Amino acid sequence: MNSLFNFFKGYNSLSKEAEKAIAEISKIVAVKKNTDLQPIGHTCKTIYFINKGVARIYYFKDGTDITECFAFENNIIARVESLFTGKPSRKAIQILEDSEVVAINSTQLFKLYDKYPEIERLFRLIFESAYVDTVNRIESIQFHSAEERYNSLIKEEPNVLKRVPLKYVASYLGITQVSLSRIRGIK
Amino acid sequence: MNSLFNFFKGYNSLSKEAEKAIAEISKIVAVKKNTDLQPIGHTCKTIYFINKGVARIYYFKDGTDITECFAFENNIIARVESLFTGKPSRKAIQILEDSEVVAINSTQLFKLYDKYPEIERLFRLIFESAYVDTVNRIESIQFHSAEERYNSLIKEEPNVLKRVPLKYVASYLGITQVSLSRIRGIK
DNA sequence: GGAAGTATTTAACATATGATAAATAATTAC
DNA sequence: GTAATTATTTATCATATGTTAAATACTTCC
Repeated sequence: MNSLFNFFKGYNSLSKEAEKAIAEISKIVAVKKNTDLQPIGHTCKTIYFINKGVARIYYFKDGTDITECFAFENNIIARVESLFTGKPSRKAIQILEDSEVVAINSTQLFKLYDKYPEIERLFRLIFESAYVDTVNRIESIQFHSAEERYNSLIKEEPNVLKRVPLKYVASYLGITQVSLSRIRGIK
Repeated sequence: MNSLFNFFKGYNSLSKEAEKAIAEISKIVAVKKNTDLQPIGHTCKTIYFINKGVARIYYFKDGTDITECFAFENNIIARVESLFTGKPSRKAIQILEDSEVVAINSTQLFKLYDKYPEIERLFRLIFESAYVDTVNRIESIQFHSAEERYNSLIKEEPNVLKRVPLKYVASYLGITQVSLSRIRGIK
């Protein structure tokens, strides 16, 4: 859990007591490549932290597999559109390499918010930051060409291409795999 | 301020004391059409609530004016990528009709979070909800055609077209004004 | 280590949206 | 109320990305 608590420190330092409370509702899980951590249709009740490995959120749009986002080591991944609404998610979380993740029970976490305002603040800050990333991503999708988006991805996350099949990268960039292949061919 | 406190009730009911604390750091402002509430380059230190009127967030991308979002009556508008990072915003908030807004000083608001966890929770819930909207908007931009996006906009926000110049709607939809005009012409 | 299954690339053609320019329509200001 | 400005539409042409299909390349598994 150490890397999880280190990750937290970047947002809000917790008291030992609060850390203990979070540890009690979390567990470390080893997950095999290509397994779904949480399936489509399931109401999200877990926030995951990636200790080792890669995960993605995906869903089906008209029968084709769409990747919403990736998460690598030392990052959190959750289907917020379900987590924050209590509605079943149309999305799934899939593990892309043999991985080790920390699973935090969100139902119990939200209960801790009453007793530990510092925990509520921590997750407020984490999700505010994720919200900002999402706002910035809209701009990237809407006003950059596929090629520009590909170039900034390899610049900002060069590991993605090494660790994730290109077909998943393509839908993350909002294009078909064929288009991605063409863009890569140009260089 | 009544409509503001009613808006809050949809997220987290506040004690009278907390309401009073928020009232003390807020003021009602009348704003004329086409004025910038906050200019580009300014670090966002105000959260606005629209009592009456319409506002938009916009920025310039390669010299062209891009609308990021609109806000109508009984909604909040803020440049979160500045509010939550403390960095100057590349975006501005503009009023599109003679309007009345409530301006909440965010520096003072964030200070209230320590004394009133209920206020911190309120804004956590407000922004979690806005975050979910943003995640859903990505899907809409990425995997629906311009025509589909236009149709769902007139379905979900029919007022937009009546109250907002089409050129602003076009960039909000991620297309040029000419394309929007063509799409409207088809029907 | 070869067969079967997956992933990636390449090619040819189709189409939605962009860019530019010009025509109308609506608004604003004196 | 007319002129000036601004917003919207229409038309033409250019281009990025989509679609389909087939060819390679790479993995996985018995």
